[in-house]
Amino acid sequence: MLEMGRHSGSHKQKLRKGLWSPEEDEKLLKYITKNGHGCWSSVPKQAGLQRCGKSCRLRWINYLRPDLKRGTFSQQEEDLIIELHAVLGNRWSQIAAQLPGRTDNEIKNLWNSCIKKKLWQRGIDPNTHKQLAETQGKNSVPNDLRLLTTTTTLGSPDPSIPKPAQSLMPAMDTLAAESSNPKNSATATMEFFEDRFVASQESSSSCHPSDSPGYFLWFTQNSRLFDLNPEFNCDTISTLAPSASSSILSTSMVLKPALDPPPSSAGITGISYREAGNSSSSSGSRGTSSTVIELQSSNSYFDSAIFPWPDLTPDKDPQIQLPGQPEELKWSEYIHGAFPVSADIQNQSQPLHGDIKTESHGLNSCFQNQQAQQQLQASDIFGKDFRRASVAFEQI
DNA sequence: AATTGCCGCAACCGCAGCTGG
DNA sequence: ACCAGCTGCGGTTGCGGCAAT
Repeated sequence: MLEMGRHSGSHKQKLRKGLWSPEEDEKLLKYITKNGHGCWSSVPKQAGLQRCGKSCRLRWINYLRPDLKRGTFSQQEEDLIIELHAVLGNRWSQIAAQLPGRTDNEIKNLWNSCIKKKLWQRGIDPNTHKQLAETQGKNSVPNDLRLLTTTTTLGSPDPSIPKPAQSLMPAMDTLAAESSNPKNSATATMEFFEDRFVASQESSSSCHPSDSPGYFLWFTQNSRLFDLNPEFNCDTISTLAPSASSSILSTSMVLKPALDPPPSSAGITGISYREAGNSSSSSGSRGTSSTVIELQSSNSYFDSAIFPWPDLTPDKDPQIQLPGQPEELKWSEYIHGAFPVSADIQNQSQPLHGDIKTESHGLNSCFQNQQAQQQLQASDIFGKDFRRASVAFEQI
């Protein structure tokens, strides 16, 4: 392993390439654990590595980050990836933002190696998310709905495929159509919330996901925030957006005119919803202006601030990870012994760390004080995010 | 047992956006 | 306004493992 990998024999610039050795991993891990990464270009020098900063960054993000979840993808995760891909296309980073502990690279590989095949086997074009027959122009059923017809709410033709989480897509499809007329947007939004999300909670009178097995995945994922952060409880949510469940808050939907420029708010990932048939054109994924709906997803908040990343796999305990509970061991824990447990949410008022740059893609759960900082920043992001939603409600 | 082909994963490459000087 | 450096993203590639022959 040590010297294998592409270009491992390269001596240009005296920089190593190819696979990382355990020694290199350890150096990088130790350095970042102690110092944070700061400017990536200076990391290899300071960490004593003969790598470029880019390579170090990638290694950290894709492998060394303590919050990474290793192992195979659960069926729910796969289904979520498919659903998200139908909306987002090849924007792997945004898809990864919805899958705690997973990296964009990992998801991209999974898509290219497994999911594509599965979709083909189901008769679905993975690029368009249309039925193959439909791709040939025989049918006009909306793409996402058709995808979901085969994979989710409406039942799967393949009984071996478990019924996944309830999906946003049909509703988004409807909403997309309705929102093409700005005058309908507010109504559409509110109806969307009421029809889709409030209904999804009707199976339970409680806001706690664990009380409602029927809660769809995004809620169970993202609502952890509200369980863990006393600032954001169900009461707050219902006050701020009476007809929206917290799932909306985690991916608060804001209707915008079709030609609105993408949002530029730092820390808020804009998700543009387009016709699924267009969504897979990877080269056009940047700067697309055909946005009909934007999901103002507070991904960075959920990614960086709170989650202890309990495993999503159905065969494991789906319970929300509360502060103080032991976290699933990551491989890096084996190097350093026990890894610090997730941040103590109660300690948000503790002094903040210096100017260590936080990892935008995930949380460095080893830096508890950093986390506290992130939580505060995230609270702000959350607030901004919610304000945007509120403003949007008023404007439309 | 040896060879071949396929597959999945890890890592690299190039481009684009952002930011500060 | 321009430029350089940094970061992030998506596409692509190469290696190792494994199954099939």
